[in-house]
Amino acid sequence: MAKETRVRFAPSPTGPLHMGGVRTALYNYLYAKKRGGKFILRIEDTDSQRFVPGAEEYIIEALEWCGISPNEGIKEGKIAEIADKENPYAPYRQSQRRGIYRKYAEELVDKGFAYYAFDTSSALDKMRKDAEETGETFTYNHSVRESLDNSLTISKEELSRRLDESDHWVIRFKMPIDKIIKMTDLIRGEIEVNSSTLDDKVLWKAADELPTYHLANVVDDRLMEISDVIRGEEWLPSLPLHYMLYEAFGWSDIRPSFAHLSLLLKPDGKGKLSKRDGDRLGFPVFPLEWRAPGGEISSGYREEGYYPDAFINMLALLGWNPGTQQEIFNLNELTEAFSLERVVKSGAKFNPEKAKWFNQEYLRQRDLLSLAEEFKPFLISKGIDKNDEYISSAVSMIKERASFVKEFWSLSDFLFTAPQSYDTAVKAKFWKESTPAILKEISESLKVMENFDKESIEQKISQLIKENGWQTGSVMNCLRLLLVGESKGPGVADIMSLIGREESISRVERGLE
RNA sequence: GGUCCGUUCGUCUAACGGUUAGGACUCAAGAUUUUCAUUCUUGCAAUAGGGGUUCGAUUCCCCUACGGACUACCA
Repeated sequence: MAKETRVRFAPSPTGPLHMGGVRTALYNYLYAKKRGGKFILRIEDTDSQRFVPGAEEYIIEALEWCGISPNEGIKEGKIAEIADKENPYAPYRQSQRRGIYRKYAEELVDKGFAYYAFDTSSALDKMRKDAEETGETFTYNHSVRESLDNSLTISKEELSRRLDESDHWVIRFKMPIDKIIKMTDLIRGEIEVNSSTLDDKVLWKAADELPTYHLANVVDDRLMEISDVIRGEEWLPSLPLHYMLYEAFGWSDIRPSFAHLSLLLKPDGKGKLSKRDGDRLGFPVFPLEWRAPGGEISSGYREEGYYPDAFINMLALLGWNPGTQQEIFNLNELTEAFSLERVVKSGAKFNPEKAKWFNQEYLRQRDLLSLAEEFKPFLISKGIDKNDEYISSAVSMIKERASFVKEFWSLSDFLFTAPQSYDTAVKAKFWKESTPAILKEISESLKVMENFDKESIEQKISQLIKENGWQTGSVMNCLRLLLVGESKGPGVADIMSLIGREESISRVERGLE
């Protein structure tokens, strides 16, 4: 029987989740759902220095807004801390699992795959600096480990004495020499690395009694029975180390599969998309607005007016494609269509224009009543009180023109309030000496019309134009000018029928003055 | 510097050795429209370079160039 698919998203709570992280979470989610498996959230907070308050809550809220909440790791909106049926591997926060890692690190020492090291960080820094000055690079590996301050160079007695007397020591992995490590990546295929090029990574720190990423990650993936690891490309260089760790623990045959996702790149210039790019280039890089403890605010897709479905759809297509021409997918359709085989190997430059286009597509799919409901808060803030039917009609006239609901007001203000000023360019182009008399006549005719619906108005005006031999362009544009104030908007008859006879006539008469 | 990954229109991408190299976004032009927008039609625009392998390479191999990631007691 095939093993259950269990994937995890394992962010570090060092700040808000950015859109690259959301994409990684999304691919994990889709992969798990497609295979009827579990999508797990684990918080990797083994760096006690970089913890940012609020980041964890932000991550949970962001995933929820996107509609890709994990089905394991969360209890009542918070990280699960106590094991139960839904969350059998709790706690899901690594700082609360600290007790379990030390014995794994020591197991590796016992088996000869790791060793204790006492070098101080200042001593290591100095060696790095010295090497740099001579144009070399200092690497803590097989070439130097025998000459540094660690358990490979001291006696057993001295070792236990020093272990007891201070906590300024770490456990390092003893990377083997000249071993060809053969790895498989689900997206990139076979990869080979010679172990001699790798260094002796720290696995566990006595100072804070915490593991580093590598140890915690491998141990927890094993303990939580993760079947597939889907993570960012920045982890590809440490894949050989992780392979060696699985081997050292004797877990090679139950090692998860790995897939490394290419990075999201800046729209302009070079390099990966970073937190700064958003506000520099005028688009959000975060799903939700983020208020840093320091007070700095970064914009979010939610607050900018994006629909979560549109955001997710856009993100899914950034580095993956279905192999068909289809571009619009809801979450279920994405789940159905997704496969790691169709994930693109190269990095994707993010394109804000296309993101807007996605939102426009989703906005168009929405029904009038929902859009009217979304528009209401904007109207209320302008002090406007209209019923749902009226707002829906207004929305029906302008929804094709907008990418966001927040654009509705500037697109439809004249449907709610009379113009305050008139565009002089339009006036210069169409306004003639005869215009006031003509508009007066139209206005008088409107007063005595039986029905004031769109068709009747259209008929009446074109009839007048025909009978009197007026110029259509001039008349219609001037009429529009008095109703709207400028050269924009839906058909003149549409506007008049919505705002009503009285308001239409009053705008024309007021404009004539 | 070293290790690893990558490279098709400006951008996102399709083409699992044989296509006039396709689609989408953007941009431009035209048509429709009383305006703006929508819509429709059309257009601009790409296989990084050089060697192989092959009857035939975007596709397979090698080199070069370029880009990226990593190179912490951070993740």
